[in-house]
Amino acid sequence: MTPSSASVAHASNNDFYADNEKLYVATDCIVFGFDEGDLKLLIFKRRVEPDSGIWSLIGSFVQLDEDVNDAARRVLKEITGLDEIFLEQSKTYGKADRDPGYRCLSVAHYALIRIDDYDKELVESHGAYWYTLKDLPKLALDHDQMVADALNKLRRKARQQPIGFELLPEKFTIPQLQQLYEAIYQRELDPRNFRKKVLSLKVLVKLEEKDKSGSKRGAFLYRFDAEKYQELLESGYNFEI
Amino acid sequence: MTPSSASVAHASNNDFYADNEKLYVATDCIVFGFDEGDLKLLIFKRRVEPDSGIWSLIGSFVQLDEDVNDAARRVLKEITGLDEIFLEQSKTYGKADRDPGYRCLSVAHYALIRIDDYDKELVESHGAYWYTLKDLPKLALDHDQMVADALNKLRRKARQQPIGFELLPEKFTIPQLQQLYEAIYQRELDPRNFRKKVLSLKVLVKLEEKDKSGSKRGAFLYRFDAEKYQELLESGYNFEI
DNA sequence: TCAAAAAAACGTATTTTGTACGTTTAAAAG
DNA sequence: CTTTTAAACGTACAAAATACGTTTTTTTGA
Repeated sequence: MTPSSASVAHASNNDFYADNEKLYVATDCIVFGFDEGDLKLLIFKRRVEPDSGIWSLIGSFVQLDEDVNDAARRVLKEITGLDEIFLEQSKTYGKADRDPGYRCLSVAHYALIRIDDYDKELVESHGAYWYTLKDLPKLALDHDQMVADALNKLRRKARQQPIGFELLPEKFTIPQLQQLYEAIYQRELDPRNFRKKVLSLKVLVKLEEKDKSGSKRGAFLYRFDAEKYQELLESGYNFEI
Repeated sequence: MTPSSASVAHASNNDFYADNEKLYVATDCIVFGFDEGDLKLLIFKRRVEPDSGIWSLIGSFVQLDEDVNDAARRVLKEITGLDEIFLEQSKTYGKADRDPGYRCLSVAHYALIRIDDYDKELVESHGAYWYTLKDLPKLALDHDQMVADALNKLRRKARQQPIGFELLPEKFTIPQLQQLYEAIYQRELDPRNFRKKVLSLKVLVKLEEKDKSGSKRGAFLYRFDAEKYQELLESGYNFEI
């Protein structure tokens, strides 16, 4: 029986790929974090030959009995220890010559994690580090392109959904939120207009506490109200930040 | 040598997938067209066993020496005879059990074609037909989901780029263009505001001819000025329809 | 032949949203 | 106890989206 999706008559038996030929499928994860006012990326330096010393994204082969997005979740769990995080497919990279070793295509995913949540020791034990986006080193293969594409996705996504909260701790101040959006959009925003805009969305809950780390005066902490967000979404509300 | 993208230590030799196991990669194309005021989809009825009689998207396996997007172009060329058309990656479908026959993942692409351009005989010879989106039959496997996802992509894309012109003939009237956008967005638009908006983009060239097919009075034909569009794009102009 | 009908084409008013920027307030630091 | 800094609040103007009126062109059929 032929895979039903292959409609154009090519494979009529299960030897479409000859016995000695293989097409590998991997997944690579573009892991974004936010710290000290900067967007960061979790990348990883190979410690063993071949390619020892080359920076690349974290990734893995997709196993034969494994959903592709599960493979991405597995990688993230293995490296960061984190389970339930924002993870979304970005794009598939399928050039025949993208990997000099094998024919291998990669389904890229991007993830957003709260940088204070992850398991530091686990990350370090895998040779992974957080790099500020601006001074990212050259990465292996087409991983630079993957980062650029994922960043674009993140920007578009951030404009339509209050996705940024995935990158901040539970409690955050409005100036912190603004810093994050400035880092994502790579441009400065007017603090007065930003506050007005973000409060008008009505998905922030003001807390009694203040955070004094950012300024003398301190700023009130807020939290994101996911329930209210859901409610408003369902009633057709439009979120643009 | 290990594929460099597989960073998480799994495959250390080229037998990560056992000799008797294979992971197939296919591509499926969601082909949109526009005719008689409706968005249409090119789908195809298998004529041979197995799955004879089941409707599905057009697709093919990705060959071992072939870029994934080239595979999609090849499929389109084979079925429609068309070469240089709008084609973009949509999403990759990678559930382990999505195809009951094999482990096979599919990189979906969506395409926009001018419905009067394609090669009718070639299409029919492959058992493919144009279906109005609204009364699409149930499709094979996860192809229904593919269509839904691609339609969403198309909607987003159409809002940010004057992509709709890909679906119309060279010459078209403003009411026709409006019909197209109404079909894409699935909602009615005010004809006066639509005209104002679309003309304000300054990428339409008014011709001397009129098209009388749509109304008694007839409407002036326009064409899309791709050069001017490029110019404006490069000078940072913002297109939203 | 000419009035009614229909849709194209043009125009105006109102509302909403975005942008620019002034003022007040709270707390720390000299 | 004044100065400094950033948070928090507010106002004015510009641009964009929306709602809807009017004129024009042509066909249809009374």
